Amino acid sequence: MEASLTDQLSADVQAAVTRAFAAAGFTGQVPATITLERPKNRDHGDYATSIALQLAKEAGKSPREVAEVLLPEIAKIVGVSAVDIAGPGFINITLNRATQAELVRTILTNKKEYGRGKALHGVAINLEFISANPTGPLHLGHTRWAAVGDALGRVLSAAGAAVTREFYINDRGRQMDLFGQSVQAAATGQPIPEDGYQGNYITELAKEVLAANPKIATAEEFREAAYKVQLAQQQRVLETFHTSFDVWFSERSLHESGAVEHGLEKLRSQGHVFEEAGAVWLRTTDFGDDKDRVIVKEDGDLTYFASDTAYYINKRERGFDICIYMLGADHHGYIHRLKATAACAGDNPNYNVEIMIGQLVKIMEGGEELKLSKRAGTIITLEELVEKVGVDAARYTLIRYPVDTPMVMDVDVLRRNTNENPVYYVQYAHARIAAVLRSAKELKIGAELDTFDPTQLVHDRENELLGALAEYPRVVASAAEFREPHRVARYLEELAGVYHGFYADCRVLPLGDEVATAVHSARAALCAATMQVLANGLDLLGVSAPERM
RNA sequence: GUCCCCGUAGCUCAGUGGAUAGAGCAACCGCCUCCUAAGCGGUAGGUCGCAGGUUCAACUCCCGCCGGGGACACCA
Repeated sequence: MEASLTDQLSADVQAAVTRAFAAAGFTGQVPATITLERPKNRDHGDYATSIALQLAKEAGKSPREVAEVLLPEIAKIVGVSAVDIAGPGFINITLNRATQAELVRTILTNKKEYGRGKALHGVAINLEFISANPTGPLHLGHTRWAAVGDALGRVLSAAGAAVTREFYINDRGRQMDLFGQSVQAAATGQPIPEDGYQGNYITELAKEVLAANPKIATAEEFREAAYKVQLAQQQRVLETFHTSFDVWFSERSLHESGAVEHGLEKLRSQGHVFEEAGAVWLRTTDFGDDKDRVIVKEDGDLTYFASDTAYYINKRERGFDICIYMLGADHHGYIHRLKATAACAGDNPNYNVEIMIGQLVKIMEGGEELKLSKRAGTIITLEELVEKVGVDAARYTLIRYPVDTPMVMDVDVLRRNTNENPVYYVQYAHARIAAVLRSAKELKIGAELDTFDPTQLVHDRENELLGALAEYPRVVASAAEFREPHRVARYLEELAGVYHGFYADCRVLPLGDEVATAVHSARAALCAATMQVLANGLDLLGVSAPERM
């Protein structure tokens, strides 16, 4: 994609500032890139920069003096219509309106590509999320990761990364045996073991397993049969939630393939493995962990940590530059451990490993918080949430908050199809534009580039809308950079709001007997561009963009 | 005890070191004879938990408190 208007302007301003600064003989270094802000207040121009304030100290001048020197050069930039100095020394830049309106051309030409960038081009990212035990249905916490992880995968791809989405199946260890015993007990009418799995789904699983294998007998057989059923159920539910994975990675396969021994060898070769009290340890304290970790227990069994280290090394050997782990709040102790593991393996823990910790989701219904407990069987599953509010509302609501804040979902609100739920606000804007463009087509009013005249777009609302559309590529880039897909959702809400304002003040289609003119076509094209950006953004969230509502 | 996250409007929450801290809901007042009112406009609502520090500039970065949530294993 061609450089966005903002990027181009930023580069032009940088060149202008460098020229003016050198010509004035000031001391100091002009930064290689100058960030332009979008002022919240429209009176402050289309773009603003604080470069004069930054350069003032070293130059030994007041910020306003510096700004005075820079101003004439910035004013020469093609497309700039006015430059002002404001406040302590901000430089406010106003663009020629037709120049900004050219953005419509960019969007309608690039279509789905508009907003995609190359910031992460050539970076191979392994994005691991959910990674639930195959011992039960996916619950609310998993659902948050399903939505956010999937959206993050899309956002990272949009920034040019080669993303592999991966689900780690914890199909080994004691919890699997307990699971098998629990299902067996339910099938044979015995009491569920003390630490076993309780919910109603165990009874259902038992029935299903028995129906398919009437001769089933041992706990191992129950475990394996129930595992298959439960995993398939998780996969099916995630499919309905529009969350996809490239790799379903079994913990068992790590052990069967010799990856665990291989990982241990690798760590040993790096010199951070030692033996003590009959166990094999990894000296993670060399790299900031608060205690060393056992890999092989005294009795010769491998710890869960052994799998973790082997899995990490396996990921790196599969060619991933960055391994992102999306974990629940109860796993925050993993941060130091995993970072230290990477360091022990000779990697850069600040680049090769990223750990995102998601806080809890609370759920309200009927004005009360639903207390979730596996024991009591009152877990809310992904499936139930979707039944209650639908895929779009569930996904959107979970995505629009940063994951490091605990969030509360009010089922009653999400069930009402009103604009209390922001997803409808955004989708409505899309559907509304679709309706306008349908009418435009009937009236034979062009909404395409061949009938588009950028000089027609001079209304403040049009300008505001163009400004919002211009922001989209930067929003996608920052969402990818900071691993925060919620930025896309927040942006879409803002864009929808700006569009609704435009719609209220700027008539797109001719009124009554009015003759269609170039203004109508230009506005229709602006609508089409807005619709494209809304659709692109919703696609990044995995939320549908309806043509009718 | 150690570590992680959070304290922003009545509620739920946004807020790349920048100008007068925002949105939705809730409250109040307006706007449909013509493109989707699932919309738009307005009023009201704040010691950004407290106290220091860095900076031309701090809700934002650093330190210390206070308050809330969560986690510590040769469990998984």
